[in-house]
Amino acid sequence: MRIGELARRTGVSERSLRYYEQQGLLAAGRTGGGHRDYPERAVDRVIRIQELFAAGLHSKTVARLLPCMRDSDGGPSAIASPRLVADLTAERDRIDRMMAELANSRDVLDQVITTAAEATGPPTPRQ
Amino acid sequence: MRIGELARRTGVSERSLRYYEQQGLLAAGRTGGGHRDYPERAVDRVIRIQELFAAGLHSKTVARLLPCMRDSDGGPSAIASPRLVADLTAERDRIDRMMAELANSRDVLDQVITTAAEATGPPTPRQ
DNA sequence: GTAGAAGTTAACGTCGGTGTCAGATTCAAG
DNA sequence: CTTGAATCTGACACCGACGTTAACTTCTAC
Repeated sequence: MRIGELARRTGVSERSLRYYEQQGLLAAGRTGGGHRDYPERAVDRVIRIQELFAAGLHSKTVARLLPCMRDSDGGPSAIASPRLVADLTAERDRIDRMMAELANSRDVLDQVITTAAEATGPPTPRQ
Repeated sequence: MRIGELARRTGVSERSLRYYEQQGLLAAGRTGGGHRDYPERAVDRVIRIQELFAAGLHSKTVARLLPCMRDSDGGPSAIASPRLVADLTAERDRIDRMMAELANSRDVLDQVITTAAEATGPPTPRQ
């Protein structure tokens, strides 16, 4: 499939897809005229890349990580080096801390929302 | 207290503290010579600001939210407007989605780490 | 009063994934 | 062929919290 269709199916811009290729995250074949030609599996891969970016990983880390992820069809395809394992462990811990902070902030927001609802909303406290 | 001590006690740079003031997030008195003078409660406030930033909120949203948060000593001090409640609700939902993505990515990392550990680590699979 | 630590304002730099525009080329359909 | 949609490369812009430097002023302790 070509870049336009991949963009539509993943919800990722064409600009980003080209960037992913430039960063070595996403391989693409080429037609005679030089247009990119993606295999079906590119869809899953792009989605994974987005998830990892959303988790705050840098493109270089993602590039090292991707070959070690179990493909939708088959096995792990590559084993993480000790160096990579160390880096990924640090990332995982960072993500854990971030999740805790997020839970905290979400509770803060909920409390403000609830307080406002009690003051303005349904219960209509009369006094 | 002055800016240096506040920075030390919160782990936030002086640069950031001045930025917070500029964005209307953190009020400070002034000495005769123009140096900032913070009250004790500034410590808690700075920590909250950091948490909200970590959750991906923008300074303008934090500025609107802060007065509606229950202070460490007393009551809510301000009630969120309907507009603000709507915005905060959107933020809360975004945070929820982000947490789900983070959990997903963390599991991916864990799986790669575990796979590498099984291949290289303690169990030492002999063959 | 004086040296050195600490504080002030102002301005510019950073990072990195992505938006966007320009100009040229390729593809698909009539 | 020709035309219009799609794609290509390359370059510049952006966001936004914060780092960093520069040139000056104020505080503090002796």
